[in-house]
Amino acid sequence: MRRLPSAFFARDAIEVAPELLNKVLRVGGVDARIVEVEAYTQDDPASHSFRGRTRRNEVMFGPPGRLYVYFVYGMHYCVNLVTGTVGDGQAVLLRAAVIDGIDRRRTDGPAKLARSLGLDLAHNGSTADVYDDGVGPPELPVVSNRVGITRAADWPRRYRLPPTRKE
DNA sequence: AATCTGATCGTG
DNA sequence: ACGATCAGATTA
Repeated sequence: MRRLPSAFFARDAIEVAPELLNKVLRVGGVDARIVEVEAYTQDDPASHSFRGRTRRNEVMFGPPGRLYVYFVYGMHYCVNLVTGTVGDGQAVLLRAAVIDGIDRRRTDGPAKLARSLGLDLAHNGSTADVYDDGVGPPELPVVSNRVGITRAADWPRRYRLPPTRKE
């Protein structure tokens, strides 16, 4: 299990996002294998950073490799990994993961995943522990448009593991 | 100051 | 299809 250096995250979110597939996020001793992500860059009208730096999104503009956690819909938290260089507001939203011993249906959405990992605003801005356990990202990730947003929903910035094929 | 909207989810 | 539930953004 090699811990990813911050240099891994110091690149464009669109470059980092597909490579995060099959990486392992460790929080509080729990390992979550990332299987679906979404890239948010500053030029994206749907990104929190689109209209510049605010109190809420300032972590997105900070150093890469940290957690950006935000509160939405009055009841949910979502978790991102900050990418790019300092001053560049971007991040990769974690949409789904696989955690040993936890039902898949509890980790197959951004808010559900955050809840399963026990992440909330107290973790916003903290350093992320992400590992490469040797599996590596898929050669051909499934890239598709986004769901649950109104602005620029058709931008192909959602990345998932391809469906597993049987022999 | 008032209103709108949302990177969601569970229920109906 | 909709309500929950609230903070940030937008408009005035």
